Amino acid sequence: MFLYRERDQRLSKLRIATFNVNGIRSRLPHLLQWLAQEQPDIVCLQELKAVDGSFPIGVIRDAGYGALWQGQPSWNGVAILAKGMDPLESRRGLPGDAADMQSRYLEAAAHGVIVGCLYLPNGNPQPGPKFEYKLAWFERFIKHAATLYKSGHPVVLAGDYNVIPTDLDVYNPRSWLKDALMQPESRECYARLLAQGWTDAIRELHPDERIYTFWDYFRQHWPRNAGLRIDHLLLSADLAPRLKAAGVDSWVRDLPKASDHAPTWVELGMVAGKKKAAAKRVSTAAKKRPVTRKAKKP
DNA sequence: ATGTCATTGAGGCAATGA
Repeated sequence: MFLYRERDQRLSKLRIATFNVNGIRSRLPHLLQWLAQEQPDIVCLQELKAVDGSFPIGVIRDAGYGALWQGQPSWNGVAILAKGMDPLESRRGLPGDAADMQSRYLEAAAHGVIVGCLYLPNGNPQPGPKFEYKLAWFERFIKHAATLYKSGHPVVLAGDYNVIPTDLDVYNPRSWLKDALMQPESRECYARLLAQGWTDAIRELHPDERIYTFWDYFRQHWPRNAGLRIDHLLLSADLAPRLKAAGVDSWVRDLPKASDHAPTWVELGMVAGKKKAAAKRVSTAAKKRPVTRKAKKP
């Protein structure tokens, strides 16, 4: 379907993004504008809110991307886009519950990595059956993530996790205390997932910075920058040393009729080891410094 | 409780989920 040279598959750097579009049909102009401007290599989309038949594959192909998608009427729906190639599907839906009909997980190989695209249940109102579903889904995801991590493959788990990991990830924790996104159970699940060894890319590179990926439509939260960090990209052990940059394309949230989420991304170098070399230089310098300090002490 | 937006089924608005 696509014409590309072999070298296009071996990119010197790889940009992987996740974007909850909140309706693929109503957000299509934004998606295309963002793809054209930022040129991500792999994209995970959530909240398509469309059946499979109305996924706009034609214009997405015209924009230079192959795609896989799993739609559903009205709600949910996930997709994976890959620049200049068709992603190779490795999984459709999470294992562990054959009766679960909600379209929330899709997994594929593209550009030398495996990408899991997820839309974790919101879980509100809490407590209640929706929160129970969220936690049950999370447990299934944790189990599957463990399998992926142990495989040793280069894996990115990208999506809308609907979890505020810590109080640094919310403009005002008190406003969200009763929300499913901030419950101790939700946070505990996320912490347990990270404890498998995954690297939360944004936090790895920006440990103390307030970074948001979502601003709801209420009470002028976007103009006031009253946001949450709930869209995450987790990197496997193989990929973590390649992490070069991570950020949020918040300009997309500022467009008229925007999604309540902004695209969130990581940039990976294709050769590991640079970071290690840098760390070595730092540790060598650090070894010298204490000697000087000690010498200055009385 | 409220705020806003996208979706649907039925219709020119109300219910639902987020």
